[in-house]
Amino acid sequence: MRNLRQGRGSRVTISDVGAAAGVSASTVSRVLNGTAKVDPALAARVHDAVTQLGYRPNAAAQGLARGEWGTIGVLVPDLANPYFPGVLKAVSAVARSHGRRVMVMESDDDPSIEHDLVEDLMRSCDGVLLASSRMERADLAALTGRGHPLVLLNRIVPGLAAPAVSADFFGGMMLICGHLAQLGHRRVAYLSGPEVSWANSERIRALEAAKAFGLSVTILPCGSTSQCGYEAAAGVAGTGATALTTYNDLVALGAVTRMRELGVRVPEELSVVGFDDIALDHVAHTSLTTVSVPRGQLGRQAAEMLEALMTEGHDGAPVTLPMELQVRDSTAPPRVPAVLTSEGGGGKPSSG
Amino acid sequence: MRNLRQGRGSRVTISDVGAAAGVSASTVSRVLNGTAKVDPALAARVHDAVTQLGYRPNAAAQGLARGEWGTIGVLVPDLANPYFPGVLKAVSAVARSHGRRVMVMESDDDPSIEHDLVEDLMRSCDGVLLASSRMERADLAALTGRGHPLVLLNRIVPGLAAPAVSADFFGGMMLICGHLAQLGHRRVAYLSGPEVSWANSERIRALEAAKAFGLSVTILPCGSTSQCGYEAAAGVAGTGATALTTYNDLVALGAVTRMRELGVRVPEELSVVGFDDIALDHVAHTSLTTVSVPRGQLGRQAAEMLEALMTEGHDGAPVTLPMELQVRDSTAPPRVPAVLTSEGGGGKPSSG
DNA sequence: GGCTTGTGAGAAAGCGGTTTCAGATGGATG
DNA sequence: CATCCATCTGAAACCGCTTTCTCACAAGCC
Repeated sequence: MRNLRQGRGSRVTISDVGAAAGVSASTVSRVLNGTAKVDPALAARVHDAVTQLGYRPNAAAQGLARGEWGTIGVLVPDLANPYFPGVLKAVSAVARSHGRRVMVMESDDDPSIEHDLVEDLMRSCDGVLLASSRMERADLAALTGRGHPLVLLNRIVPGLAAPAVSADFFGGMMLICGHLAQLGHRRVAYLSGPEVSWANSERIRALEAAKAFGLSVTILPCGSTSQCGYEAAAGVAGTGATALTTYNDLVALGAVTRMRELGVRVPEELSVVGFDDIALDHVAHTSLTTVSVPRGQLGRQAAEMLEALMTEGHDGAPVTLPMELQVRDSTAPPRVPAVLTSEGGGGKPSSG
Repeated sequence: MRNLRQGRGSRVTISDVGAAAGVSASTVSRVLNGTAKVDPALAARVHDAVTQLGYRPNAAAQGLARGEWGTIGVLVPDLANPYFPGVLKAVSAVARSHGRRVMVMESDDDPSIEHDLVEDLMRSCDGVLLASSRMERADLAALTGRGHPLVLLNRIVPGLAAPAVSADFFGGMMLICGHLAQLGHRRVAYLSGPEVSWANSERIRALEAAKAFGLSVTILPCGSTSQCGYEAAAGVAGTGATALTTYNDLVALGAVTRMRELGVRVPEELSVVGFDDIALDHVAHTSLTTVSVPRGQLGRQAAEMLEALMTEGHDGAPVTLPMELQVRDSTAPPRVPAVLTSEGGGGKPSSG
């Protein structure tokens, strides 16, 4: 009897409420938003009418009138990637604390639709958080040049005047290289992530810088899933590497599976290192040495930065969060340093 | 030079475009939406102006004028649960094919905010997909009675006149029980999911029905994460069970980890069965016997049903999708069937 | 007691689009 | 050549809400 659903959706408007309460629409608005003082008696009548009619303000009308949506949008490449939920939760928490809701969209790793999705987000959110490692620089520039609050997540683009928050992928890979070098490894392989990914190029940049540690690196094309790692791992044998670095933990786990199938013991015969430190306690077959991203902090900082951008308009400098090395069971000193001697004249580290 | 970002957001309106192109706003609208024929020359001028000014229609204004948002909303309890991405991808695909975008919200497993989130979604989406196993029936009824297109995902509520699409959890657990009975198991334990979860109660209902197979079941409180499974697994020993069923795969994997730590071999001494068949190829330590949900189909059907509800208004009968048994490495015949003889008086399995 | 001030409520003007409605223009027709 | 009709375009109304503006009324002041 209460709400006799008229047509599609809740078609009861603020004027209906006003009529029912015997006041004007303006008064209803004032009561609901608390923007001005109104006679308590009237307010009570309004509230009654609201519950009576089951009134809920129309978000579009509110957004239009107020000039803001009360919403921030987040675009992530792939929700199946266990990396994102952690940052999304933090983003949601911050947004909620500022009275905003967050809407998430997924590009399904397809850069061609990413641009459209971001534009959609811009048209219906006060600000957007963009996690796109793949989008081309020009596209990115077009988007950031739009004058709409936007913060880059997990990507720093030097030339671009866009605020950004990212984990220090370069530093993370340097930590890994340092760890491996210290263990005595000299030849390492890298199972590369997506071709055009910035996150991947940062890792590679670090691997190249790590030549200073005396490491020589072979890069093998791979991808970002455990299946990719499983498939690409077979190619590691031919490189003479004693340690394997990867784009992320999933790849590393896939690779470990394959190596074991091939009879290569990890870490005795091959050290394997992950990246990201996704939570797989009690689930994964291997306790990976990896580097961890403070995902909560990442999301929090990005959301706060976006909030500042929306309300005050100032954009801080790009933030880079340090990663931490997590040494676990998948790395060990190389067992056969002698392999180096057959290199064609490489140095012979008298390890031992 | 192109867009001199004036103030906050893209403040260029349809009238600005009209002015720039020397036509009225109406004409711009007609050109952009193709709702009526306009002089090609004018159309060209309009398109020029649009790109020139970087015009993007304001979503709120469009929504208000058109009376629809072009968006469907999905509420999931927890994005970190690997179950959902699969269905979300399918939902997105269907939505996109109907020209709608999808916005995802997460309740973080907190039923108390779920209600608000759904209302938010209703106020800004044409329809909503609700995956809430925990929400109370009364809350649900209030929401579905609102006359707003809504489809329940992974939950069937008998008395409620709400369209719904769900996997057949009851049937899934029956498959598991049949499998275990066939292997010769008689006593099984169940690591229960969240208390008030419908998905969990369906599993339990099946376990009770499985008494007909000659199974006796002990239910142990647990949860939905691998950590829960790890912690709760210790209690299995005291039940005399030769097989362990679980709320989901993560719990099962956590339990296996613990059992192995306790020196119990899986599946030789204890069979363990998962639920859901989340994709963990090459990642998990155990290849679980489990039941699989057609997550893609689930999302697809739910989205199609919602679409039908929005456009035509008719709501079909609740759909239940069958689950499939996946027999892998974590189940085997019980090693000590003799335990059965001591049914009432705690026998001593001569596990020598 | 008349006039200024303060207070609270209603009327009305947007917000930025879409869509109806009316009008202007051009071609076809008698 | 005048009339009619079909097309296309612009003006205006409207979507539902917020917010300014205006006004009525009551209280406070000289």
